[in-house]
Amino acid sequence: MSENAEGAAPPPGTRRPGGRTARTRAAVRDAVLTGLAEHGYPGLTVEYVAERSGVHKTTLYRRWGGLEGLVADALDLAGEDTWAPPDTGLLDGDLRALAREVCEAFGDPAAAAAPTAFIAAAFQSERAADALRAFYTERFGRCEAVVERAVARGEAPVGTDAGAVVRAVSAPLFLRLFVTREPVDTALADQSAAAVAAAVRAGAFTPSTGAGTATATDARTATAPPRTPR
Amino acid sequence: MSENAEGAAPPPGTRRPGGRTARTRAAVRDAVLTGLAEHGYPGLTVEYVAERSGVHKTTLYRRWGGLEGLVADALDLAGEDTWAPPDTGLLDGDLRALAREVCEAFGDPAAAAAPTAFIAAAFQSERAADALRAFYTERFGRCEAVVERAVARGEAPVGTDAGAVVRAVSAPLFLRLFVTREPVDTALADQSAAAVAAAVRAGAFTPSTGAGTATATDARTATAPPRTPR
Amino acid sequence: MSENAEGAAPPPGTRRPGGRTARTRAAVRDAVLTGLAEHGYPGLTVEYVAERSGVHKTTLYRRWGGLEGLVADALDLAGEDTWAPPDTGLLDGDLRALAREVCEAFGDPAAAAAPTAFIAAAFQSERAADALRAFYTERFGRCEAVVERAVARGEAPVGTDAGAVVRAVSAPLFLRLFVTREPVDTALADQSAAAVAAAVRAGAFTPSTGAGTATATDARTATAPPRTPR
Amino acid sequence: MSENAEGAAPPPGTRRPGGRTARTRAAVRDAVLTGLAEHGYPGLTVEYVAERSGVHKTTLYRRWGGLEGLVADALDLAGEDTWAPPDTGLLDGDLRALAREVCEAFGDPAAAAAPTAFIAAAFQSERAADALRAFYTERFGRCEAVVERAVARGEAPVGTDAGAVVRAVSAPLFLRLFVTREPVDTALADQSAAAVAAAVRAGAFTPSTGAGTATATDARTATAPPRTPR
DNA sequence: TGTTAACCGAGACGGTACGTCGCGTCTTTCT
DNA sequence: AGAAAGACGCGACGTACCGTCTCGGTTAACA
Repeated sequence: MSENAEGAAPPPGTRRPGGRTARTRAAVRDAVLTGLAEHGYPGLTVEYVAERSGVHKTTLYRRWGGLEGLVADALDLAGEDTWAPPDTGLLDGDLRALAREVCEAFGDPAAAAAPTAFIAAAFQSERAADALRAFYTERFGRCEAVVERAVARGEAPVGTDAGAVVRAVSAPLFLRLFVTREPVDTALADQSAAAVAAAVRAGAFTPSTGAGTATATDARTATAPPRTPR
Repeated sequence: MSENAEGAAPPPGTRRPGGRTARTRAAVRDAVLTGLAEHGYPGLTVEYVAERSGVHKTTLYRRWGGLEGLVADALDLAGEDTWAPPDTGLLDGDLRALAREVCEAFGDPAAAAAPTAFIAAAFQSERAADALRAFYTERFGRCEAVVERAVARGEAPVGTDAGAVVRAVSAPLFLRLFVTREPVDTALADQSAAAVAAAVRAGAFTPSTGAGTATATDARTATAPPRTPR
Repeated sequence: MSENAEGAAPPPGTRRPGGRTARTRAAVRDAVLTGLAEHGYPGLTVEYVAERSGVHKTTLYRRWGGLEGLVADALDLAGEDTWAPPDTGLLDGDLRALAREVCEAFGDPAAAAAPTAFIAAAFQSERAADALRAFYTERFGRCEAVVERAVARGEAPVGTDAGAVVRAVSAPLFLRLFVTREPVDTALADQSAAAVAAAVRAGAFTPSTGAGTATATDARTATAPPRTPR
Repeated sequence: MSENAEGAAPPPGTRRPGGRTARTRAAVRDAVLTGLAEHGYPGLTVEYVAERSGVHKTTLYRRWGGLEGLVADALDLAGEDTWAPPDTGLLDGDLRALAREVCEAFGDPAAAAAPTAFIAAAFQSERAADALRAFYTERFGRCEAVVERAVARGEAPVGTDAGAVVRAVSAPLFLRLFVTREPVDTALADQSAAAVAAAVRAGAFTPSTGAGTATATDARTATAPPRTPR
């Protein structure tokens, strides 16, 4: 997407990716992360990164094209971890654990700084927005395992929209964190998880079923099938 | 000597809010809104507001203390409208209408610009964050009527956490709009509304009941009303 | 020149110069003097004078028309003292005393601040320049007594240009103080006084004599009177 | 890391004084001189220099540190000319020529503007004062040749304080120009020159002799030798 | 003695210039 | 040939002081 077509000038730093280039890259990413955590996105400057990483400002512009690229690159790095969703053996427990993780991650101001900065960055930079989308798509993708396991266990109807479920769990927390700016706590996380779990059981996340107009009865019925082998 | 009794710094434009002062104020608010819509928060400059409003930069700093104050003030203004939540006569319908409204408001780029800018602003300014919190608290407060009416109609259990419900409905949309940066559409809005409605009926938003650990069975029990028929 | 023709608005503070007006005036002059001494002319602001004197800024503009007028007024005040030139009984002694007085007045930084500020002010304000000219004309006028007494005593030729003499004595000191910015000391003062005294005796300050083209011989002749023994 | 070895702040534009840097420098100096002549020091703004020279304001601050440095630099430039004192073959003539030159230089308002501005600048800026001192020290240093030649010719006593003499000649003119703000003319210049010449011949500028208390007799004696020949 | 006009206090405002920060570009120099 | 190093143009920042204006309150001189 952001790749250059063949024939065009190849971005510097591409052709000789060994040795100094590689070290530079890591140093820069660290500096960006540190800066983001310390000052947030709006307080992050190219000059800071240059100083902190020991890489000259001019080089940063040549290779990353400015702050946007720097941040997008750092976000890519952030996505490369080995995090895995919880597995408590129960949908309720998994969702609750998921929600609590969000809660805790953003509860500690120090830990929240960098992620928050990324979200803020997406408001100002298309490239950061793209990177953020990629990051969360991948992250929520991992989470879907939780739902799939629940389906396998018969806790959730077949056809449940896993992506929607895992998003719905953390959504109220994100809403309060970044939109309404209200405090969040564990109780809230639990409430959200429970609500989503209930909705899942009611089949509200199963598109095929007329979920939109599902009545309580329908919901109850809807939950049955998976289990009701027969 | 020229200190005011309360000891706090007297914000200029407060003590003689008549005549020119008032006109100035309105012009400035309009300019902020326009600027926000045109360039977003990060692209909004005090100088732009000064030029656009015809009020001198110095005056803006004197009276609003900078961009933060300008934006916070504009947000206050934005909250002063007569919007009322939908009333379709059914919880499902109301929630769906609510969700769709969010969807539409942020679907049109032109209309979304200003609100988005406010949310972005909150990332960079404590004052904007406060103003945003106030705005949404009040706005969601109005929405709670929807839940209260549902309770009155017997569609929702007594004791339902109205605030949590209305937030849960729009949360997945906001999540995708501002965090995961995924597209939203009416189907999504409907799905969210349906899920929340289901959860409400399942009693997942009724704190008194041990909603947090509610099992499917508990949930069914808690949802008494629906069961009533027989 | 800057006077108002009859019929025009009479300058405020003119028609009712009693009571508060008078007190105000004194307070303002003091404040100007203090400010001048503390910050020099370029550091003197109308706002400082307003605060310091307790007279409102608007009033200062109304009555003095701004900094220029304020300073000019203060300078007028400074000229109203009872200083008198020294009288040692000898031209040499008087001139030396005069020179030393300049030296001492500007040697102490604290004492020199205000006078220096006035001289600086004259560079920026026509009114201050006028006031300064008036001040020094009057001041040097008093000094001329020194020369007149010398003439009366027969120490100086009749027709000696008293004004030129008293100016010549202090001129080298002022030159070093304000133009070449070199240090001055008593020895310098003495040298200047001695040189001028010698020139006076040589008749170089007696216009009628062709002083301008005086040769060494002429000078000797001119100096004759006092000595003329023979 | 980016510190320079000497420890002192490395003034920008110092280490790479080639190409653009040099051109910039000249343009700026011209602009300062022009501005000084047009508006005087108090009317000279950095922004004016920026506009006039085509060099950006920020750069001016970076390289010259503000108005002070700008003016000091321009003054340095002003000192780099090839002016030489007059040589009429007579002390009287040389001194008179010197005095008249001052008179003429400051008589024409257009020509006087820049020098006057420099003197005014010294009142507000230590750096300008230093530069002014350096300028005049050097300039009067050149003038001393006049006295030295006179000594060589036997017109002035050996040991005459050349610096004091040349300063004394122009001092009354500067006094009237910048302190008492009185008009100056050629007659005054001649008077001053004649007086100083007389004092020189009287030995009043010869420190070794008890110049301070020199009597007319002493003076005559002191002046004698040169003439003795016959 | 009551008016009434002159004057003053108070505060907001438009305006010029300040001096600084960070961006992104360019040139020069090194290796 | 790419990177380091540094100067620069540029736009915006937030501040200081200027000088003006409007409003309201006092006060001193006059009817």
